[in-house]
Amino acid sequence: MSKKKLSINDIANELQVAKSTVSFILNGKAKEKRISDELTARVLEFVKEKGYQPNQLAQSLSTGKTKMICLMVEKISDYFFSHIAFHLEALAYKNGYKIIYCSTENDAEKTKQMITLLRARYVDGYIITPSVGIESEIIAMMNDNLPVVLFDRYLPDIFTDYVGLDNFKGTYDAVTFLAKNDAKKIALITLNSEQTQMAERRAGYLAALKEYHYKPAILKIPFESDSETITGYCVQFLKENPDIDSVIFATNYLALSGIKAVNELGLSIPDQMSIIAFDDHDVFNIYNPSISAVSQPLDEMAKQLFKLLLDKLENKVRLKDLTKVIIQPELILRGSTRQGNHKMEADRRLTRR
Amino acid sequence: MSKKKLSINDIANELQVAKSTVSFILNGKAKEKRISDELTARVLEFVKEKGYQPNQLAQSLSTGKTKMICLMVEKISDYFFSHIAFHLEALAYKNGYKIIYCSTENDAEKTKQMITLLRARYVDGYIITPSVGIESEIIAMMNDNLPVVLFDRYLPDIFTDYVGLDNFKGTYDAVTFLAKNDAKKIALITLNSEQTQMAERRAGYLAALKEYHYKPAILKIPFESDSETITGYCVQFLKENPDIDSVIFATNYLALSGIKAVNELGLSIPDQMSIIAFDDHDVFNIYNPSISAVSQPLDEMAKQLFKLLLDKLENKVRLKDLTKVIIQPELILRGSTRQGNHKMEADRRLTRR
DNA sequence: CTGAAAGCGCTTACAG
DNA sequence: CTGAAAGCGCTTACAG
Repeated sequence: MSKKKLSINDIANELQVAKSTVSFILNGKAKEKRISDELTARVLEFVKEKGYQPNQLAQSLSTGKTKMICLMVEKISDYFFSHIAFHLEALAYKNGYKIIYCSTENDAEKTKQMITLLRARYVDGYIITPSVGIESEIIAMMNDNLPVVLFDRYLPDIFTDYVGLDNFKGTYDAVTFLAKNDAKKIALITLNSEQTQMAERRAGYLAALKEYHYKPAILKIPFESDSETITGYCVQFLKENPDIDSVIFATNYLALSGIKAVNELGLSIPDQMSIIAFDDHDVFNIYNPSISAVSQPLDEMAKQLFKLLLDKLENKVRLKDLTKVIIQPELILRGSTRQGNHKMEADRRLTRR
Repeated sequence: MSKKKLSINDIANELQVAKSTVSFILNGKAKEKRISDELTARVLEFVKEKGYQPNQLAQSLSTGKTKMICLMVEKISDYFFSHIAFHLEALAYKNGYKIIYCSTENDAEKTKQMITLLRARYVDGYIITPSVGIESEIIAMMNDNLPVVLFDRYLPDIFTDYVGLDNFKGTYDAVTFLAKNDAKKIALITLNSEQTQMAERRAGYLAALKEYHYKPAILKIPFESDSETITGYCVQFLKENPDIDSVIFATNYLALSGIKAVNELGLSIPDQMSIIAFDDHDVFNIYNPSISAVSQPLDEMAKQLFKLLLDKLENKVRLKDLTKVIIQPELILRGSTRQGNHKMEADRRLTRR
């Protein structure tokens, strides 16, 4: 029934040539090895006719390269990560790579185990949103000459390749925009997390407030709260601080739950409360009113991420040369923010590069 | 710097035993091969101490099993698929499998190419949301004794393993609920797609309408329309059919864009317009009012999907024995539907099994 | 109980 | 230009 797959040996036998010759031809080394054009053509035609596909396992075992990449994110089902996954996939396939994904769920132990498993598979390179506590594993990988690129957040104690957003600028611009448009009391609702991207967002918020001599109002919501709990915290916080007229949410899911709180309190957006969310989301466009957001350019991010990794994989860049790529956020203004005397345009973009 | 990885040969040499012995011990065949407990312990301890991990590539080449699964979906960034991916991942890792994902984008040619690439990697099994036109590739895989499970939609012309929702029942129940709660004119807004899941949703809608002697009102929106276009179509459709008092949207993204249309027309939900979306979404809970939905139990679906595949991979079920698993939808009632004289409870669930 | 050997399907010096 | 051979790191009959 299932006929045995063709191997390079079979081809060599059928064509009465050495299998090394076949191998050279298949790998485009015919010229280099000065194999006759006639023979090259004959082999290639035969291969094409039979639909022969070299066994990648054997190839990998002998070359040490698997042409596989591991994408290790916090959670593959998150909007941000699943979109990064989609963009990365296109780039990977175009370059002959496949992607294995896994979700760390911010669990250092789980992450370590996964790294061990993936290393046993000789994956060629890693793209990782690191959780705190895996520093030594990352160092070990780098010592073993494995290309590793961190993204979204980094590990402050070690120096690595990295691609991430200019988070500071994101909140800084958001605050500045709000303040210029008559906001008097701007709050930040964020997560109780010490990850670098969150720290940067907080720092940008504080720095911009300082310039306007505004006082900060920060709510830190416990990690992994569910939507209802978040809404509850927000309601309480906004009640206790009735002078707040603008809120920046540090993630898109916080914003979604937070808006519910604003609605429950009967505050109208944007008249009584301006809203800016960090990290854009499809639904923000559809919401009523639509939600302004600090957007992470997902495709650009994926592109830089893959380029950094590919340069290492193809030895275009030395493994020891480490690069940090900082992507500029985009403030996308929609209906949830007041805009002084400017006439509002749908989806007006302020880009600062 | 990077010390060479330990191989089974090194272990055999260091311990002065044959490598076959080491291999048997590592694979738990010590008893079976009647290897002394003392030696077994000595080898296991050494291995543990050195942190030896067998090279999976070599293992795969020799056993023919890679312990890798391919997850081929329409688009990995879609809410439904990225959540299925997350649930599948947990199951896969628990059973020693890794997952390679790819997005077909409903392009039969692209899908075929991907299948060829994955087959060259000797992936053990496939979970696929098929696009029309890949029938012969699926048949070829089955003929070559590769486990393949289709999901979400199937290919009517071929018989395969399959896991999917009872889509018919989903819309049937939705219509029935609406009709029982005073809806007089129930519309279906769906995609212009002949995929089986869409056809079933339409059929369930039509069948239930018939029982109430209601006339259908169906809007088919071109595939791949963007959010604004969808909203435009909906506005026009609702204007032309002012007697519509309830809408069932055939996907969650149609619902999100469609609700915008309802808002633009100034119709209040649920008083003037009841809404039920097919396929639940996080934001439905947060929307104001919250959106009722026909929910696909994502974890259950992933569980069945993986079980079906694993049974084949572990030869618990013969490859030729094909199974269809139909998952029951859940009608989750929220704020977007009127509920006659019943008192409304938050997130009240009607489950029918 | 244990070891020598063939085999999985490739790649790549090496020798002619 | 081409071929015989070793090697990648495992598994698994086979023989003792």
